[in-house]
Amino acid sequence: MTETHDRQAGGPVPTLATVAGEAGVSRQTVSNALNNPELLKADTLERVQAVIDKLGYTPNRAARQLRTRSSHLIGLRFEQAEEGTSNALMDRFLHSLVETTARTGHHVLLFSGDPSDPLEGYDELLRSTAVDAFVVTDTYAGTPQAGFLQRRGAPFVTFGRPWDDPAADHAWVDVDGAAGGRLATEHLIEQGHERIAWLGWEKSSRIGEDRRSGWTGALHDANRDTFGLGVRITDNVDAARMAAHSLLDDTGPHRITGFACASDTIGIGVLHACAERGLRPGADVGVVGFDDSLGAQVIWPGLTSVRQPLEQVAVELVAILHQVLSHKPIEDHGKMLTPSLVVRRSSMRQ
Amino acid sequence: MTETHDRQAGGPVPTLATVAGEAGVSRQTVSNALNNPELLKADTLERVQAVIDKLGYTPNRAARQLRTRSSHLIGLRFEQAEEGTSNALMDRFLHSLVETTARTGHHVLLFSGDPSDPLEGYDELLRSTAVDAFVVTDTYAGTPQAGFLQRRGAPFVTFGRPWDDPAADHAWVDVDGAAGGRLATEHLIEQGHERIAWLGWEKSSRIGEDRRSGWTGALHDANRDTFGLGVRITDNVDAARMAAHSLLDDTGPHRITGFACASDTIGIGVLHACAERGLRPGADVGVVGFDDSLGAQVIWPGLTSVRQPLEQVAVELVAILHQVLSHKPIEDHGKMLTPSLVVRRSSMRQ
DNA sequence: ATGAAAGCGCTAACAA
DNA sequence: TTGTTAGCGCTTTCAT
Repeated sequence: MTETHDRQAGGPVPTLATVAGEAGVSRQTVSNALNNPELLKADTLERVQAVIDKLGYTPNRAARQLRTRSSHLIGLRFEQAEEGTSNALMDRFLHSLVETTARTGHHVLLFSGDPSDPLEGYDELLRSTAVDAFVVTDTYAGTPQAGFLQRRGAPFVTFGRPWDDPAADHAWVDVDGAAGGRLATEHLIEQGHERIAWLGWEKSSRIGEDRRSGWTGALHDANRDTFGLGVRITDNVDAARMAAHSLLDDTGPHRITGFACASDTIGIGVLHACAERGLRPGADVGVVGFDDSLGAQVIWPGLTSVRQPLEQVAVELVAILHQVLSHKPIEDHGKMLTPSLVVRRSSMRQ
Repeated sequence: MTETHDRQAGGPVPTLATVAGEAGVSRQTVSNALNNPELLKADTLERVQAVIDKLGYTPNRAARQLRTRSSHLIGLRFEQAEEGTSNALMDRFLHSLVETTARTGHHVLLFSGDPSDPLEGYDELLRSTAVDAFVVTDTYAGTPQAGFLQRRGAPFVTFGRPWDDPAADHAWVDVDGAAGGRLATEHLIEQGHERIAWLGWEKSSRIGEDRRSGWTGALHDANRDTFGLGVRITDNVDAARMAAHSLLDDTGPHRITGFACASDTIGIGVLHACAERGLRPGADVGVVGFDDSLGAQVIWPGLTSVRQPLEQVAVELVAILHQVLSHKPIEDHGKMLTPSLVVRRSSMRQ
C-alpha cells in the first residue's frame, strides 16, 4: 500500500474542496484530474496529483454514486451450501468473482433471503439503487429470478443457462455438464473399463440430466449399451454407497467396474462401498466424481473428478456484465465453458 | 415479497418527492414517516405509507449515505481457502454473517487484496467511506490489520483474539481452541484410549498451540504423560498419514490408539493410515479432527470433529459491531465462545 | 404535527 | 484548459 499521505489518525476526511483549496484550483479540476486526466495541462495534473497523494484523498463513494447513479457494487445472493454434501463450489467461485470484479473497481455485495422466496432481497436492492447489477447463481429449472429481473429492467448475468426457456434473451455463462460427463466416461473407457455405470440425481434435475447425457453419448459413441447402468439417487453419501453395492452385486457377462458420478458426494459413496467390499479403487474399480471438491482431494486414495473452470466463469461473467452495464449490444447471449478432468488414484489402473 | 406496488417494468424510480407529491405532503413528512413515524399523525402516516407501498418506494442508498455518513455496509476481506486442505470454514461463517447483518439492514461487502499485503483494500474503503466497519478474520500472530485500523480510528471487530498483544483494546470474538482440544482428548479418554497422541501444526501457529494446550491439559488432569506423543506437522493429508504411521509403529507398554488432531485434514490423514494398516477407525483407533468440515462429514466412516459455533460467532460479532458503531462503551473487549464435539464413527468404540 | 431551507460531496453541462 | 452553476435524493435544523 502506498502510504504517502499523512492521515494515519482519523481526522477530517479530505474532500474535493480540500484538495482544490490546497492545490489552488477549482473542485472541478480536481474531479477532472481523477476522471478525465487528459483534459488537464501536464503540470496542473501533476500538482493536483501531488496534493491528492499527500492528503490521501479518495472520492466519497456515496456522493459519486448519487451523481453518476453507479455504485460499483455487484449484488450476489448468497445461499448456504447444503451441509453433508461436498459441494464447496461457492467458496471457490466467490473468490474468483471478488478478484475479477476488483480489477475494474467493483465490489461484491452479499445479501441473503428466505430460501422459500427466491426473489427476496433483489427488489429492495434494486429500488434503493444499491447495486449496479446482479450475478444470479441458482438458475436451476423453475427459478424466477431471471424473469423478474428482466421485467424490472435490471442488469444481470446468470451463472447457469436458462434451462426452461432456451430462447430467453438474458446473458448467461455456464459450464458444459454434458462435456464433463463425457470426459469422465471416456476416461473410464480409456482405462479399460467395460461396463460403466452412471450414478446421478433425480430426473427432475436439469443439471443432473445434462451431465448424464455426456455419459450416454460417450457410451453410444463407443457402441456400448447403457441398459440398466443408469441409476438415479439423492445426493448423499449413503444413498450412493448402497446404490454402488447393488450395482456391484450385479454379475452380467462383465462385472460393472466403472462409475461415473454426478457429484463428488456420490463418488465418495462409491469409494465407501469399495472399501466395504475390499475392492481397490483404481485397480479393481474406476470412480470419477464431479466438481473437484475438497472431499475429492482429501479422500483416500484421491477421487478423480470433473472440475469446473470457476475462475474463467467469473472472468466471463464480469466481462458480460460490463457489456450489459454499458448497454453494448451483446453478441452472444450465452457463453458455455468446458470443464476439465482432474485425475487421481480412484481411476488410475496403472 | 410484498408485491403491492405497480412497478414491474423499470420506469422512473420513485423518490421522496414523488411520494410526497402523490400523498400531498412535503418531502420531509415522507422522510419522517420512514425514520420517525411516531412524529406523524396516525392518518397522515397511514396515507403516506399507502403511497409508499403503492409506488414501491425505497430510499436511495447513496443519498441517505451521503447525508447520514453511514453505508450500512460491513467490509470483509475475502481470502481464498487453501486448496487441498479441508478448511471450509469460511463458507459457513460468511453465510452466518450475511444472515446476521441482514437482520439490522446491513450488507456484507467483499473485497480482495494481494495476499502479500494484508492491509490492501482496507485503506481505500475507509477513505471513500464505503463501509461503516470491518470484520477482520485473519488475526493470526503478527497480522497488522488491527493495529492499522485502530490507528485510523476505524470501527472493526476481529474474529480471532489479539494473540500478540493480550492487552490490545479492540473488540474481538474467538472460539476457545484449548477447550476444543480438551473436548477431543477427554472424549478419547472416555472411549477407553490409554495413549492419546496430538497431531498438530508447527509451533509458530498460535491457534495450533492453543488447541494443543487443551490436549496437554486434559492428559495432565488425567495424570497421563504426554512425552513423545505430541507431533508437529504441516497441515496436509500426506504429512498426517506418515506421522500417524510412525506413531502407530511405536510399541510401548501401550500402543497409541487415540489421535486428537488440530484439523480435519490431519484427522483424515490418520484415517488413511488406518486404512493402509487394516485398522478399524472407532474399534481399533479413535480419531478426532477439528472444524467439522465437509471432509469430516463425508469420509468413511465419519470423522468425529470439534465444531466451531460460527453462527454464534457471527451473532456476537454483529452485536459488538453495533456497540462500536453507536460509540457505546464496550464492557468486554473480547468474547470467547466454546466449541462442541460432533461425534462420528471414527471415535466410537461401541 | 408539518413544512422550508440548507447542504452532504460529487460530476454533467456549460461558460469563460 | 479551467471555473461556475446546478442538482443528484436524502436528512438535519429550524420555523411555523
